[in-house]
Amino acid sequence: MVKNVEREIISREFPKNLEERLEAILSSVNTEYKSVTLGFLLDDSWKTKSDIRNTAESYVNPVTNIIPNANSFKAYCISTFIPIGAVAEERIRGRIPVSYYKLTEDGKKYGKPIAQFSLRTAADKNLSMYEIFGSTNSPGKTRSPFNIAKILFELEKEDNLRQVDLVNECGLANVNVRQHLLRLKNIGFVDYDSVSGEESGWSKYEWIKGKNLENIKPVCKLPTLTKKVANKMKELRISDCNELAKILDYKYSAHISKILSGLEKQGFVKKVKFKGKEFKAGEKKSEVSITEKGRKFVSEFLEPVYLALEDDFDGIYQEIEIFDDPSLTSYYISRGFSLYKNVCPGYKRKSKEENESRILQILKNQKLRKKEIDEAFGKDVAIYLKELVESGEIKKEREGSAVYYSLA
DNA sequence: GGAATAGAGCCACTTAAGGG
DNA sequence: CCCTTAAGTGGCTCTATTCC
Repeated sequence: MVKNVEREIISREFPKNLEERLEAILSSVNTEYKSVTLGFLLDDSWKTKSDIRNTAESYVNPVTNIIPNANSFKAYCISTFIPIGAVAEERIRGRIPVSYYKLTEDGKKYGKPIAQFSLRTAADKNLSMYEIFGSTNSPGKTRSPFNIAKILFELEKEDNLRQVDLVNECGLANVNVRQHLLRLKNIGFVDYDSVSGEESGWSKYEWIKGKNLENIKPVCKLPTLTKKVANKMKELRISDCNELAKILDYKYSAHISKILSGLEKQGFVKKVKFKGKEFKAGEKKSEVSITEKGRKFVSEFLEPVYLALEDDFDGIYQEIEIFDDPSLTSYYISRGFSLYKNVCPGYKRKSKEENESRILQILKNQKLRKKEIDEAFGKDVAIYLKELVESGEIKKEREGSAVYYSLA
């Protein structure tokens, strides 16, 4: 660092590579606050964090809209826009050093129009980009928004993929692919089904053609039930113990499960894995397809954005053209603020004490698994559980693969 | 009042382990 | 092999505090 410099400009290069550009830009529009900042609040003039916030106030009513703290605007610039080369910073040293921000040339060419486009897309679909792309906070090599885009592009190319196909194509860990698929399923962008490790009934059996019912030996000393099960299997061709128990009005599906496995040993049926669907035995344990809604998002948002990131992009795609109607600007900023406000983790954030006492309340009179507590709580509670266990307020016990938590 | 800094919450990635 | 669950880790982004 050079001392006694009064004025210092900090700016980086916008990525050259298209994929890197997509990653950069999606991380800049994954929340409406960022899109508003990049698309409408920043421009050619140097602005302090408070200037940026004041610009927001000039567009929308601060009473009916929650406008972020000025520090948040600074954080967007420092953590997101400057690293990707969309914004430059000017630092003036003095008794109080002050930072100013403005768009770079690439920020104007790519960042601003795409941010505006994102905001309009979110408003038109009535869906915050945050619900689609998730957060950029992650300790790993890749970040959620770009990973989501990769998954959607793959699904758009080919139908009926397995989870592991996406793992291979996108270069992500299977747990991450699964996590993203669950989110995408939640907002209706994909159909996703997979075996459940614990849920019964996903292990199915198929009747092997041409077998003679006469030759069946009773399983578990239950000749009548064995016959009934075999007959039903021949009729249904594919079924499982729970379904058969229901149809045969028999109370114990576990008995039927034993019979099915006995019939398998005798060569009358074979296992077909996967819930409710007919697949080749042992091959398929999950199935993912993009829905119409997801496909529309790809063609109406991701593809235009990708094309607009080309070097020679000249604005031929109408939807990405900058617009400067002040009343529309106010409308989209206001819509963006309210869309994100509802899903933003920051505004829903509670103190640790509050969170911990709520968990203790949930665990009153019952022992639950972490995922059940997550569900009751509405978010990941791992960190609180760990601390509550350490402080001795709750205890955990393992039963097979499940871990149960209860009051100590 | 308005700037920077410190602290904390929460999320997604990584790692580990288990089951059919 | 393919998938699920749990636990550990690190970073973004918000709020609270401090400083002039």
